[in-house]
Amino acid sequence: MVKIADVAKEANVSVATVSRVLNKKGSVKPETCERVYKAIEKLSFEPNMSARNLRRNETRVILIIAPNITNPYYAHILAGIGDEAAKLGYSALIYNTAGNEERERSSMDMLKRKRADGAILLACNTDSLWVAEYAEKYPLVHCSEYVEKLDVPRVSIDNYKAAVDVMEYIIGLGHKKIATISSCNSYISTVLRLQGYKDTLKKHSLAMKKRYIAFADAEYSFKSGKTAAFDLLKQKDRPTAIFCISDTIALGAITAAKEMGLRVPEDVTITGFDDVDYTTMFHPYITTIAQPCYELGRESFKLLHACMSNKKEIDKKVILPHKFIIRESSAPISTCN
Amino acid sequence: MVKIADVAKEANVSVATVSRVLNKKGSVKPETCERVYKAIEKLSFEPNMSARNLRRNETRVILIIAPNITNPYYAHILAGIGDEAAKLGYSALIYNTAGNEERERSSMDMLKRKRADGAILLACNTDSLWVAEYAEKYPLVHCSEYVEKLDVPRVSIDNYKAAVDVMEYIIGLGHKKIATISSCNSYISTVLRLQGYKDTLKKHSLAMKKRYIAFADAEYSFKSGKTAAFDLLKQKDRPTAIFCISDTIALGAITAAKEMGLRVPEDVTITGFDDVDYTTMFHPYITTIAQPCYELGRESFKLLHACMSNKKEIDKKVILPHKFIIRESSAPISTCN
DNA sequence: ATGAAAGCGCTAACAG
DNA sequence: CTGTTAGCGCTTTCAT
Repeated sequence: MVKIADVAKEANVSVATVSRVLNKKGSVKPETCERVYKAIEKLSFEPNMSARNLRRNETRVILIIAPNITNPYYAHILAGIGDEAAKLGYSALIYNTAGNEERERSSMDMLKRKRADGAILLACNTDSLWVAEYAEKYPLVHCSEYVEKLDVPRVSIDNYKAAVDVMEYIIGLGHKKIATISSCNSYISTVLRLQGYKDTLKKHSLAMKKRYIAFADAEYSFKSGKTAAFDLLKQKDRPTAIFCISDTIALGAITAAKEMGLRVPEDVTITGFDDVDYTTMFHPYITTIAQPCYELGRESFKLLHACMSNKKEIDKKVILPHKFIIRESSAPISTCN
Repeated sequence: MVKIADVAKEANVSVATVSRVLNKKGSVKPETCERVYKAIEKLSFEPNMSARNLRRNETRVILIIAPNITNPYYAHILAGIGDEAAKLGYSALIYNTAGNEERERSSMDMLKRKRADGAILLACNTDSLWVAEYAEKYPLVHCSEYVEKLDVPRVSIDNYKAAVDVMEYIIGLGHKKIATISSCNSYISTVLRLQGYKDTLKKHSLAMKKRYIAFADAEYSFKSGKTAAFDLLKQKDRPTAIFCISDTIALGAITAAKEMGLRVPEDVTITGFDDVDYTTMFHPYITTIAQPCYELGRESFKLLHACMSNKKEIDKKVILPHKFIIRESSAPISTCN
């Protein structure tokens, strides 16, 4: 292994000088600088990060705590984080925790061991209060989901507003019997979207019926969406519109409707949420809320970087704009209904 | 920051002893050991990885070089690598390179800087000979795609055999006019699958027609699959079956067929490859080759770990079994065709 | 079974 | 502008 001392010898300077040119800190005479570069080149020297990290007490590595990188929603966020991080010379250590607190904590412990400088948490439940004990010691940011009670920096969309947008649209279409398929997880987004559903109903003096509220599983699986939709639609007084809190659920709902002989959107309007890859792979293309996943990731890293650099005057609650996209799975209520 | 010296003082022993109990190496009297544990607990000591890495000259971190983690195929492999790595106490640094050689190389340079102990390359082109210069110095393994000319350890399925399996099946269904949609990338899997297509045709004395071979874009995009299928199917003497080298392409092809008023599989048989998430989200469910992505990832890590541990007596060319799944998008040729 | 001490490769304070 | 040197926190050899 070639080290700084070797380069120094080759260039006939001291290690301090080599370090200076390496880090472009302090002043070095151009010719000396040149000699050092030549030596580095000649010996193909590469600085040892472990040594540098130990000395500087920083790693230029961040942690990403994700429940499931296989989910395209998270995958896009990861891509955003990764690209932005790379720009500033950071690398990302990704941990797949399946939402398991044990694994989340042990991943976060890499912070204590100085394996990383900060962390981005992708999907904390609303009740993950344990995050606080890390937040007070290390730079942390929540992306997309967060713990409401904690004052941890975060970036997300306005889930409540987005849900209201969809509901106002559906109601504007003339629908009165509007159901929702929520999820049995306890993410803040789930809570907020359900609240948006309820509040908008109320605002328009539409009764909220328990039997119009169904729940898919925690992972928004296609299958559970299908099952939930089936339960909703088999009711005598079936809903004419279903507000689903994810695209996969909406996809499952559309499939259920079709299998029951119902046309989408003629017989039932179905909307999704997130706008992941497959919303336009099949007809009907799904009416949905598009989340700026990639941007969410980028902003998260920027925010984390600000925290790691101890910038004080920054906004710790970043809300990115969502986009409501009307496509084919929604339509005005038909007169036959 | 609490360090080993603090623990040593607290436990009334030397740093060497603390290190011994920390690493369970060398012998320490049970009672001393106990005292040390108590001290560690009391001070909530956590070893500094940078220091350890520097001293041990290893990081327990591996690099994953992926073109696009947003692609579910890669995402599943990543999950497999990550889980297996975690089991052995390794973390994964993931780099998204978009297939850009420059970025691939600069990511790999983390090996030189001792930021990681080895790397898994997910999608090298057949002509990425530059990999050789890293392979001779660092533990490396190719996963799923590889550079044929290089003797780098690798794990993948038998793409040639898989393609032959599909083709034999299609031919067995009575089809004579069989097209393929390949890709314009230069992955070994693409080459092998096309070869399997051609060879099987020949074996059955079926003419290989240039106009029956179409190409989707390098990323197997849905859109390019659709376009390619359209070109294939608009021919007067249109094919009655299309062997697509990816599921997204097959999805695009099915959409194209439908838009042209062709039924799948009644009018045209379409097969996919990989069996990613959305093969069974819509009808017709896609007949495809299932790749054991997650296992591919796990095996890759195991192989890499063997390399990093300098195990000599290991198989450096791991082939995992694929599975041929017959679903709804394929059927015997109809008599009308 | 335990301790003293050397040193991994780098940075940065200090001196010149 | 450049060099000397003291560590960063840990592991490990060599004594005892």
